[in-house]
Amino acid sequence: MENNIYIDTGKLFKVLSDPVRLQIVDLVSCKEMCACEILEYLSITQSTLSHHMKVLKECGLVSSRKDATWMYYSLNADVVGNLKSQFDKITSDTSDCFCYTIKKECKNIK
Amino acid sequence: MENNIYIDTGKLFKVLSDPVRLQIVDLVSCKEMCACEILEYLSITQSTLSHHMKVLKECGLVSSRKDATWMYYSLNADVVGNLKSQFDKITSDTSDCFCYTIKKECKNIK
DNA sequence: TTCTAATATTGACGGATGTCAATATTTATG
DNA sequence: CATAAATATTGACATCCGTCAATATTAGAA
Repeated sequence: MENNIYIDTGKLFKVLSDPVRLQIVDLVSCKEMCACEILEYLSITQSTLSHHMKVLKECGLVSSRKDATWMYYSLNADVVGNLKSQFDKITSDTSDCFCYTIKKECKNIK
Repeated sequence: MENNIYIDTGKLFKVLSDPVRLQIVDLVSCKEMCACEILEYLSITQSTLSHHMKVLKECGLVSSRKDATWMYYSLNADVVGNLKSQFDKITSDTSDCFCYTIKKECKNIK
């Protein structure tokens, strides 16, 4: 079953549903940033930031690079771009809309 | 404070983080659909669907129209479009990126 | 090696959320 | 009015998640 489209897209939206993580994405979208610099812009604990960065990394939205004791983070533009195009298809009202596939599959089952 | 950008966008992403709701959005993106028709494509209870439709309506992503005993749902393309443009700004690496505002505000505070 | 700064991990807590069964409400029909 | 179909609401349950304090790890500097 190709529900992966909704599951995969949903997972990324879940990650982006937290306002703090959205702000982090915003911060690292312009330039690479280390955790301690990101932390300056937020009102959270260091352990909480570390947790958010782990979540952002695990879903692929953010990459990390280690330099001495610093960990530098940057946004993965390709993953973001892919998410946008998936969402475009889901919300499309034309023939490239995913729903046509669902409806077809549903018809086959009945 | 203008964290509303992240809070508002986060709320919509939260709604879209559920795979079932993503599929519903997909279904109603092409044409208006009543709840009973939507239900045919899903593997959930009627009460669960009703709950999801309430969530989708409350955040503005979906509109409803009542006709006799049927409730017809459709996607609000403007809300979707606005969400996309907000996300574009958040993930932008150019000067229209929101993060510049945050950084400026942060500088002022220090 | 010892100290310090940066980051990660663990454990715990409270609140939010998706799901269902059961029931209520609405509206057309006989 | 009585019945049936479509939808909404309520209450309960289990799970997930963001947060913090405390601790551990890593790596350069003295």
